[in-house]
Amino acid sequence: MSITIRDVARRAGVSVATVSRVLNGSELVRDETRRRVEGAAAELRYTPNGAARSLITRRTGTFGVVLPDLFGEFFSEVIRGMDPLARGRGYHLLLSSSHDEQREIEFALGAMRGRVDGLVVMSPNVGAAALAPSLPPDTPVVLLNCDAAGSPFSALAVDNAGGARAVVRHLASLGHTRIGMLRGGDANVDARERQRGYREALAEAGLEGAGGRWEAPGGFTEAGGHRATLELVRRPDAPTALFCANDSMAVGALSALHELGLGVPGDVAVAGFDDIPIARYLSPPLTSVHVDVHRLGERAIELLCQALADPGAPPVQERVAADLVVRRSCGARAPGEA
Amino acid sequence: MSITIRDVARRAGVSVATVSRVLNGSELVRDETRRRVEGAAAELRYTPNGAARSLITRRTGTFGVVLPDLFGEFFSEVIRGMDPLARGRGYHLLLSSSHDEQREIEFALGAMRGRVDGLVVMSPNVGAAALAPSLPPDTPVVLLNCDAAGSPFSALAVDNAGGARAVVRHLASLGHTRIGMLRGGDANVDARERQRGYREALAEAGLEGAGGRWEAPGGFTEAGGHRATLELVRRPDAPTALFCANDSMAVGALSALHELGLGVPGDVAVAGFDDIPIARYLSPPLTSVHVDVHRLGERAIELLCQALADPGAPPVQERVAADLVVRRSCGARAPGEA
DNA sequence: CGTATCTCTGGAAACGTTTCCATGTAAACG
DNA sequence: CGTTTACATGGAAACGTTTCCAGAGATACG
Repeated sequence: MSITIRDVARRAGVSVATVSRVLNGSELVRDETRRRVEGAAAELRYTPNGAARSLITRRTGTFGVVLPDLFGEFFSEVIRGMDPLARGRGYHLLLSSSHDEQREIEFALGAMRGRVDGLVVMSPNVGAAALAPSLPPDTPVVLLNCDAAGSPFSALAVDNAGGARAVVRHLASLGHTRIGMLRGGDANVDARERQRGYREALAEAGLEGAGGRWEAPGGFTEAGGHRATLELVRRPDAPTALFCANDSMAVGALSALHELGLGVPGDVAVAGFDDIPIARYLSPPLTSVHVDVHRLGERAIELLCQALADPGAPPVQERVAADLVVRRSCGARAPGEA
Repeated sequence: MSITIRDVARRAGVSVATVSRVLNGSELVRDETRRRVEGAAAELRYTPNGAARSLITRRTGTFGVVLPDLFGEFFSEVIRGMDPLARGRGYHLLLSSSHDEQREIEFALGAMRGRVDGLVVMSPNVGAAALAPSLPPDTPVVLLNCDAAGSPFSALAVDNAGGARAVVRHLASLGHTRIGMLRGGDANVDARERQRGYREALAEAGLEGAGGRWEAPGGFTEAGGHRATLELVRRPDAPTALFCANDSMAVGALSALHELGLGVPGDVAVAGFDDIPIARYLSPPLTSVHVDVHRLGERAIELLCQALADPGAPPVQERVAADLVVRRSCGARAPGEA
């Protein structure tokens, strides 16, 4: 049926051991023999059988990637960060997406057991403690945007609280005293951290609202942001600035304010989070927090490779920066503008 | 080291053959034996070795997915369509992204050889004819948004030309006679097809421009759309309507028109393509063409499974619908509006 | 009771590699 | 020239499954 190493060996007039050595770049092969084997392999269009190879080497050449249902560009960006790096180091990516609940993640992890050399799991809704029993004990794992406090796993997280604080400080510095927030879902650790940063910055600036007075849930979607904005802005004590926990909700907010005839930033200042590509093209261009999601993905693969190279190394827990990008939607002059 | 089927067999007091039968749900096992084996497997936390299994069954349980550098939500949507369906049928997704050039695709395909039971390849830039030599002969393949004319492969494509025609007809019906287009890149088959539909509809309506008079390249990006819009609108014979070959460019166009103080749709009508989630929240809400990308992904997996079930079946070539969604950016009243 | 049939189980070959060990040859050395 | 050393190669075991084939009981039948 298919062509095996034995066919190549016969054709080249050598043993299978020699063919294997050539294929794996061993030094112990005479140049002339090497050429003969390479020629035979090419002529027969031989491809090594990965399963047989994995069976004996105990390496699969594959990293598992388990992701939640992601909004906007986040999904593609994180993969774009991981994929080239993994490929460069000889690894493929086995992907399983749309896992938000614990049961789904457990199932996905179970299905990947024994099929991967390492695991990247993004789990903003389910913490490391709950996940731990279903994580394989002998395989390196990197947790992404996951509540990993005190867990023995490597973890990478966006500095959500820091980014949120920067936004609120910026709004406060422009003179706003009633700063509202469009929250994400409670289960989501990104949402909780952004909320925490918001409240911390309010308290730090001595402003009201640290108790949640001007918060409204928007579920990270455009429609939710639209709804939450209407709710906040119609109140008698309406905030004069809105911090949206992601840009999708900010888009909904801009749309709602526009419908109400309220000017941005004249009547209400708006800021988002994530800095999606269109943020700079909205009217007005949206102040946001830029997150290097691409780097997040890259770093996850780097950590996995490190753990594989040195299995004894202790787990690494790192933050990825989240930087304020000032544009016109808050009323401050954007840098570089006349 | 790790636990094998032999350990389970010993523990349950049966042979490895019986354990294998239990694991694969064979009927030929006594209930009591089955329970004993299942118990032993659970106690030992046994996971079958996928490599050994693949080696003998000649199935990997994996579909390869090769994707180009995708814009916006397209990437995540197509995967969201494929992933649950594949998983439901017992398959994993092995992903390789960011392949636009022929060499990159060939490399990715080579690396997947022998590791997958089926292949989904999205290749808007490289046609099936050029791809054919590097596609494995014995593995089912589904081509996505690829120039597959006359090729022996199954292929799925968005009805780009049909969607573009619908947009132009709509603009013409509103009285526009100078309709411009923001094109994508020439190499991209989606871009070419949308351009074809645009020109066909112009000719059909007896309007000028079918020769390319009002076309400008925008590269499918916000920045490109911004630039191309400035270029077209500043001409003495500026068009009164702009068909943007995707929504990202439409966002750039709206931004450019806003900067110039031109009203949409009052001074210039704008329409996009793709109907990304934020399209309805732009100001004004953007007329676009909705493409069921999710369905595209689902259908690809369905075709792969069909081909696997009946290897003799002839290839299938299908179009996925692209439907006009009227919103306010063209001046027509959106359906459902007062 | 002997034979045929059916159900369940075990032994062992096979899948296609990698790698350890042994072997053969040629070169280097005294 | 005999011995050691280095290098290149081959033979064969091992990896953990699945599955074919055969055999052992048990049941049904005449």
